[in-house]
Amino acid sequence: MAAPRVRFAPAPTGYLHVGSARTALFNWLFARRHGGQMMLRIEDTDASLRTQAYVDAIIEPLVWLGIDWDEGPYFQSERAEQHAVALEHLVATGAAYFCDLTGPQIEARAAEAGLPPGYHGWSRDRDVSDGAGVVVRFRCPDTGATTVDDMIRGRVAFPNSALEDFVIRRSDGSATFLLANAVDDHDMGISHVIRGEDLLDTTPRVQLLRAALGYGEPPAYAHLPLLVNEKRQKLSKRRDDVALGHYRTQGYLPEAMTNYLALLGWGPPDEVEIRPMAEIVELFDIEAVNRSAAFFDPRKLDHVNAAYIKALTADELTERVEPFMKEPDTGESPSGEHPAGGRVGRVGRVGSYDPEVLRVLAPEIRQRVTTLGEVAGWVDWIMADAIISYDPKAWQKVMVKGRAAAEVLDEVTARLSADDFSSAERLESIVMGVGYDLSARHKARVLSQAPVRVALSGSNVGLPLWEPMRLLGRPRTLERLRAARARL
RNA sequence: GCCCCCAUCGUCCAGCGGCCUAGGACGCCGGCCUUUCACGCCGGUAACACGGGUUCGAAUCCCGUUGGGGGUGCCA
Repeated sequence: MAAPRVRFAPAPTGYLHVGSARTALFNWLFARRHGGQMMLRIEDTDASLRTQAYVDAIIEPLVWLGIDWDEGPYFQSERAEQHAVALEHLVATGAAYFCDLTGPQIEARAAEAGLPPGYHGWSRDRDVSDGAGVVVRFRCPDTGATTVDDMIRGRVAFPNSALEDFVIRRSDGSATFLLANAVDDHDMGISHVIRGEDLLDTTPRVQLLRAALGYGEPPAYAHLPLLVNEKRQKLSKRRDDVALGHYRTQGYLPEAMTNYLALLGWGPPDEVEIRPMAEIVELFDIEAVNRSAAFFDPRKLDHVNAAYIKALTADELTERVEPFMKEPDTGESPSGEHPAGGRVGRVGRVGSYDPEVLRVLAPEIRQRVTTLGEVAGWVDWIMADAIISYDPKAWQKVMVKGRAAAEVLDEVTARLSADDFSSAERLESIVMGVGYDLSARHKARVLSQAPVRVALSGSNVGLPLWEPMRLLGRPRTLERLRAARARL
């Protein structure tokens, strides 16, 4: 196919929605797949939405996701002149007309006429002239049908009789979305319109407008299935966790997010789901996109994100996790929640951040976390100057109910005092040796690792102990062992 | 109310008339590994909404029913 020209045209609402991100991604995939161009157009017909902060709220997440564009951002608000020209033409040719009726007046007329509520072309022949409070409405055909050819849904026919004479210019003179859309897509040479299915019903109206404007063949359309919540309703800001930024803050990787998003409504023919975007671009086929709505499943996103984290090298993990280690406490519960609870999370609050600890422990950490935000909870105790707190449940289970905890701590402390802590393997054999020796003495299994772990980290679950112990060093290790012993 | 879309495991995706006693992934369950937690590996659970057609043959095509969703604004 000839190089397509597509556009991502979000309304500035203060943040980027995961559904919008998916739309942007599919436009991008289509453009990249076919060697076309992608434009970014901010649909800010409503002047109140036209602030730098709102624009940044769209651009920043796109950049984060790695979705780039070839032209723009354009602003619908800067195209008022072109919209006015189109408006003039439509009125001059009789395709549109002025209307001065208010909402209540329209309702009253419908009620009076015994018709269902709605605009029934009341001002078509009233010969209203332009002025304050006057809008322009498009005269829709009363008969026939308008058909939309959709790459995903095939041909869809809309009876014109179901169309109201819709407003194309507000009383303040600005063009509405329908008109601006028709004009801008035409002027920008858009060849393919890829957007959410919620916009399918607007398409016949835009096509009617295009025809009245003499624009010729409409672009090809592809209406993507909606992203829905667990109740299968369109994702909404109020009910659902849809702000892309929220996922970013928790430590989801952009490449994991785009990979997951690409899987909603589409799947690679070979069924390999987790793969580099370059491969997805190669395999992507807009006509193979599903027709039915897809549930945005946070658990599957977790799986994909975890898979990407596992694939990170030690250096990569260390680098990428850094912002999540030192971020100040927001007052919310720490995103670095430790699985066993009782953990603090952000290292910045308990000690000093040490990238070397991360680099060494990365292979063990990356197989245990779902998000980057969780990393701190696994290593904070190693970077802490003093032990933070003991998880009460862990203490009870290991130190109180566990067999011979006091003896273990005493014996381990004694044997470790002479060690120089240079070898994780030796630390392991010393601690484990205590367990075996005490097991023989008690003629029952004595676990030595658990009490040591609780004494050092405050928790009974965590990374394999030996390397962290080495990193913790002798003074802090012995100090914590004695502190725990004293607490028994 | 009217218009439009949709309908395969709980979820996402595969299937585009015979290869389907329906495949992969997430989740869940069980096992192996293991002196923590995980990872990994092995196994299991689970679906073609319903009713009519068309056809030698239908998850796949057609019609209807039901169900779900979207739209119906001087929002986009």
